[in-house]
Amino acid sequence: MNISDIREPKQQRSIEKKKKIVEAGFKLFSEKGYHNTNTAEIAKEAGVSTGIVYNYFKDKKGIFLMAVQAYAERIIQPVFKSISELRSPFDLTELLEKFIEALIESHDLSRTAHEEMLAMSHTDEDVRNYFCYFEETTTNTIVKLMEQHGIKPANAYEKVHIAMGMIENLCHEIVYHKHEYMNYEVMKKEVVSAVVKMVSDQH
Amino acid sequence: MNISDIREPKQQRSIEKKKKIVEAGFKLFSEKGYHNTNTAEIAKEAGVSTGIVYNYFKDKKGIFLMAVQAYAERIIQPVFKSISELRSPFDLTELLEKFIEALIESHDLSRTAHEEMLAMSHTDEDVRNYFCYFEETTTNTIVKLMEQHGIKPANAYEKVHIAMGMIENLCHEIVYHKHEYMNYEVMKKEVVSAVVKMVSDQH
Amino acid sequence: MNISDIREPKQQRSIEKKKKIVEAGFKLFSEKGYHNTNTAEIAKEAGVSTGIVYNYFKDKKGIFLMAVQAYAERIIQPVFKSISELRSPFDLTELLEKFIEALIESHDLSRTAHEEMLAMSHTDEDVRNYFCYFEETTTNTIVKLMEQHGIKPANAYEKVHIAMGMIENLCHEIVYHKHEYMNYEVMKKEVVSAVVKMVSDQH
Amino acid sequence: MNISDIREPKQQRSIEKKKKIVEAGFKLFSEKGYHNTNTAEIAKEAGVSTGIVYNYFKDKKGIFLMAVQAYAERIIQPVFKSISELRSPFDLTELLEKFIEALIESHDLSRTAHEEMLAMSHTDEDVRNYFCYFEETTTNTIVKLMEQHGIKPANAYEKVHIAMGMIENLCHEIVYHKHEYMNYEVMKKEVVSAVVKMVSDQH
DNA sequence: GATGAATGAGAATTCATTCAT
DNA sequence: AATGAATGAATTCTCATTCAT
Repeated sequence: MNISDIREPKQQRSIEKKKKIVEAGFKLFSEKGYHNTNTAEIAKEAGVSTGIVYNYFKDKKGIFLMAVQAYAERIIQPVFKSISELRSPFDLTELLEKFIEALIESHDLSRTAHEEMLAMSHTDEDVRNYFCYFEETTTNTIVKLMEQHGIKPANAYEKVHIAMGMIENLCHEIVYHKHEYMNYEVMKKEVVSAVVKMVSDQH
Repeated sequence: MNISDIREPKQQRSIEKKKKIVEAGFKLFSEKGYHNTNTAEIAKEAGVSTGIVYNYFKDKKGIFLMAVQAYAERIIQPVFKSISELRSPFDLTELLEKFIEALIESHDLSRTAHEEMLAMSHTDEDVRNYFCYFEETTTNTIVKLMEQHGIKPANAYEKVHIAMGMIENLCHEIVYHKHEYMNYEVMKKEVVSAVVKMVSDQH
Repeated sequence: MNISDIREPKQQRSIEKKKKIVEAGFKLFSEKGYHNTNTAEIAKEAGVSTGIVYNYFKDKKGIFLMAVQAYAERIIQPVFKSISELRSPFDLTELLEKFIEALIESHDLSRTAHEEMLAMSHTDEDVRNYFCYFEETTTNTIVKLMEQHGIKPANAYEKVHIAMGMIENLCHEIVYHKHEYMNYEVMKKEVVSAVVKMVSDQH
Repeated sequence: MNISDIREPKQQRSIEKKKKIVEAGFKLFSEKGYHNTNTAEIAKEAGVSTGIVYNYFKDKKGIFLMAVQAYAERIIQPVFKSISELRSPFDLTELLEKFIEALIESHDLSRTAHEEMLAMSHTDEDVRNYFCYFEETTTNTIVKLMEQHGIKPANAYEKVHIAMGMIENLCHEIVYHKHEYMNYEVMKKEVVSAVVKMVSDQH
């Protein structure tokens, strides 16, 4: 299945109904997980009949995919916005710290949802493809924003990708893992420091 | 459920039967995923009856948990072994490169299995706990091995944890993602370089 | 349901719309079978809305019934026409052979449609009734045409009915069954011969 | 699907359970038709759980196929038996008349079942294949029995096949159609006469 | 007359787990 | 300890028909 297969309703009312279904799906997937949520429940939560769901979505996973998109965009938009509003010169360390704070907050808002999406990204091709696409877009955007502020490291794409992975890991660690012996403030400092070094390195 | 709930058979024949079930489960989970494998299939693959499975395991997930453990140990033992055989002084960069090569190979051998486990680690508490425990053990072991070779950075646990995350991300990226615009050799070099810098940094 | 329940539109535009629906239905039933065709598809194929279908037809089966009628008439009209154009004296054997050829061709044109209709004639009373009615009409017409050419066997109705059944079976056999050990040329000859004998027999 | 795919239970209890399911299916298909009978009902009627049905049958159609076989054999065995008990010389006309009587009786016993099967034979490949196979077997058996009594017409297979078709049509006509203007006694006589002529004809 | 979104009952099938043997 | 037949709840998706617009 391709994301573009999902029908795009043209009428305003339909658009809203579709949105309602996605929201209902997101809510339930977040609360109980994908496999423990059935379409009837989603329909009920959305206040529609079970049948109509399949007018808007190819199948249950279609709802999930839309929810993933909506979620990902909701998370990333503020980040982009705040970066694009930066005025040079700025302190990279400080920026990264703010960035991490923002991400942690987002994760905190919908832990289970995020976990479910990651889980699905490991087993479902469509979800994996979307995540892939999302990572690429994000990486590209960040590299461009960096250029605009005069930060042009060698191997920019690779470095940004690595840095994003580190930050994602860190947030994940802080929000979920609770390795008790780990000092999260220290970790954050180390991550920021490593990222700054990597990005600053012109080889 | 707790891992210790799983009954430990004392008889030799029983131990082997249990092992067979775990192996069968691992094979099928790897090939088809957790949700697409049913207990009857596992029993058949293991050459036992469906009923007996529940003498050895509390439920289907119990088999999965044991399979995860077996898998994780199979992956990590060679790594530990090779590190412990190191003779000082050694080249950290080279070591990390070998380490990464070995991990990529392991991932390659059982991609689906690994993916399934990660997926489950996001949704199932028992699996998450095991991963957590595994990470702690690994981190501790590595920190100790490092000390034995005279590498004693500040914030050792945090640094090792971050480094492990970076390496895991890298391997994952290389084995599965195939972001086409990414140069994996460059990425590898950057990761190794960042890790070396981080670990070498005495603050 | 009775065929006469189906509303007869008086307006020209309506008549054409109804015809279009029947044609769309016939096409799809032929291609995919009655049970695998849904009314939405029929409406779409006909270029009308799903709702309007129920202005013209009591239900889905109503469309099927009309399609059956249209089909039956399309098949039988050429046969009647060619018979009525006969000039006495004519060779009965030759006539039957031509007749059979024509029927085989018709069957070939819409195998699935024909099969679907037969299938429905076995389980649906309305369809059965229509087939019954159609058989009676055909029998009557043929008996009359025979009389006009001086062929007046005893038990004419029964004989014609039996002969029609034989010919129908033959065509069916040739078009669908493919019993491999059967020589269809021989079969055709035997059927013609049996029919000729039966009809010629004045008792 | 192939008939041989259906699992053959080895245990006596299993065989009986399978038989029960087939009988329940046959009963319900007969009463309400294939499409109006669901597996839950069949299971209930058979006194088993819905799940177990799928231990014995690949799917719902599997039950139907078994029922068709059981039915066909139940119908044809007495016919074969009575023919094989014949002592030459015998009166062909009389034999055919008895044969027809017997068939009509069989049809009468399970009209709906028979109709359902015919209907399915038109739309389902597996059912069609079974009918095809059944017809071949029957034709072969009859040709052989005829030979044993010294009846060896030219084109025996074709003639027998045609005759069987005529008789089947006749029975069908008598049992279901009720074309009111048709005299069934006359029809029967005509069919018997036509068959006798065809079979007696040595060309 | 016309639209097409909406309904919601319905149905086949699966499968973790149990239990009589 | 071992078997594997049996359970039956649970779930996704379909579709003839209706009805608000």
